[in-house]
Amino acid sequence: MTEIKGNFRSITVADLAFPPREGGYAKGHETREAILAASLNLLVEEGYQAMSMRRVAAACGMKLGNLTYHFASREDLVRGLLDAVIRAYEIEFAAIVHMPGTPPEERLAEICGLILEDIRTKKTTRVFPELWALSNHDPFVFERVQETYARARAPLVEIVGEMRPDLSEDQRHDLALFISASMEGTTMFAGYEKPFEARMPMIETIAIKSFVDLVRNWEDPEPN
Amino acid sequence: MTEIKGNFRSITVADLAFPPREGGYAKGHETREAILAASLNLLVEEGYQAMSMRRVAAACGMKLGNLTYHFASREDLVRGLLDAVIRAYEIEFAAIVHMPGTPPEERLAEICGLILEDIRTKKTTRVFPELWALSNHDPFVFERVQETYARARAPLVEIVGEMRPDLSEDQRHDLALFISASMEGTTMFAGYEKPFEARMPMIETIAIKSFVDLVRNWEDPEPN
DNA sequence: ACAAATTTAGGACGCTTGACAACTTTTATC
DNA sequence: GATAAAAGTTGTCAAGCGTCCTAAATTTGT
Repeated sequence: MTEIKGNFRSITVADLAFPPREGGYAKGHETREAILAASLNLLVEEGYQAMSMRRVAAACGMKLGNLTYHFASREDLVRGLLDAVIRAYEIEFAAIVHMPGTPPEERLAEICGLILEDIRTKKTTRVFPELWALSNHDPFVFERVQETYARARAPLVEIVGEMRPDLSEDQRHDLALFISASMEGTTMFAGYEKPFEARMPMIETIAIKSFVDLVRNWEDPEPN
Repeated sequence: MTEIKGNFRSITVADLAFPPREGGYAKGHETREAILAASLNLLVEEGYQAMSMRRVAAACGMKLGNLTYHFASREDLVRGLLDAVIRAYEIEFAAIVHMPGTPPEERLAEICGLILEDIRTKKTTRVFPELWALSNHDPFVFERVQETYARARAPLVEIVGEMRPDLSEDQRHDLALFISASMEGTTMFAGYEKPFEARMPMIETIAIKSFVDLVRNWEDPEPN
């Protein structure tokens, strides 16, 4: 596994979403993240097939050999990319979790709103379907993606717990699981379904209200 | 566009989900659907890259030349596969729509329950991430996928309308859109996230209750 | 029995791929 | 300014790809 080292500046969502490209990157110490940005761009724009070593190298304005110098294999590149994307989102989520002492209901709404709006408007969203498809066949990608979602879910579980201390751990998890899955589907559709995109602001409102109400009122159904 | 013709038996979800394979398919008149089943299998199991003309032919126990006899190009194969998958799901959905005159709330719950459980338990679910990834780069796939979802959403819009005749057409659409997106995310997660799978029955209960409550109580927020 | 549809068995074309080896240039450090 | 490490260049390799082709054998419908 190629380690990201030295004074490598960790890639932000913005970097990944709108990579600089004009006239080739390269040079100096940021080559690595330039490669990752170019890879992501190719992956999102033209799919995994297009993310070949040669095309990535070309997109960076460098030679193939130099790319293999930084990433020995294509798999290495995928792993590096995954790490970068995950790191970017973790920064995103970390910023969301730590919010001043507003009531949990508001924070739930805030978090969901941020995730829905923030992620939707970033190009990086589109990387997830690709990652899902990849994860279907690559255990490494599978585990990393799963891990990412679990981590993204943690603050949700926490807030649900604050709102409903009467619920069991399992119940909180179930609610958070449903909410995150629901958000995932929503942002997913937003990127792919044209009619959805236009109505997104209202859908977001619906989603958030639905989530808050759900957590507020949830009771396990009586066994019949 | 290669037309599916003659006494070609339309592929069912079951066929696609559990294709026969022992000792190669071939023979007789069902070659075409055998090819499609093998293609789907490769697509789902190993990804789009693996769905090469040569591997599909090999998986069917036939020669490359014979495959190109039925599907002149790889694109033809993709289109044929897309048609088959969509047709299978339309049969599925059609069966769901036609239900006796129970109250709309029950029918909403019923439909959502069917979609969530029925589709989740089928292997074909896993084809959708692949299709999404493909649709990102192929306009043909994109339009077909979008069309399919729109069609699947229609009965939902209808039922929402029955439950809430006071809502505008737009409002009904928004609610149905959110519900279907939410379900998509849920079934999606179910296929990919291990912790999700085990808790799926409860998540389904949560989802359905959440959807019914949402439609029952939704009011547009006042403009502030 | 006959014609059409299907299948086999090959091969060939031009192209892209991931991987790698040998080489040169740049860069940092003493 | 020497020197070693890092970065970048160039060319090659076998393998796989989609597409196209021919010629013969087989199955199928009628």
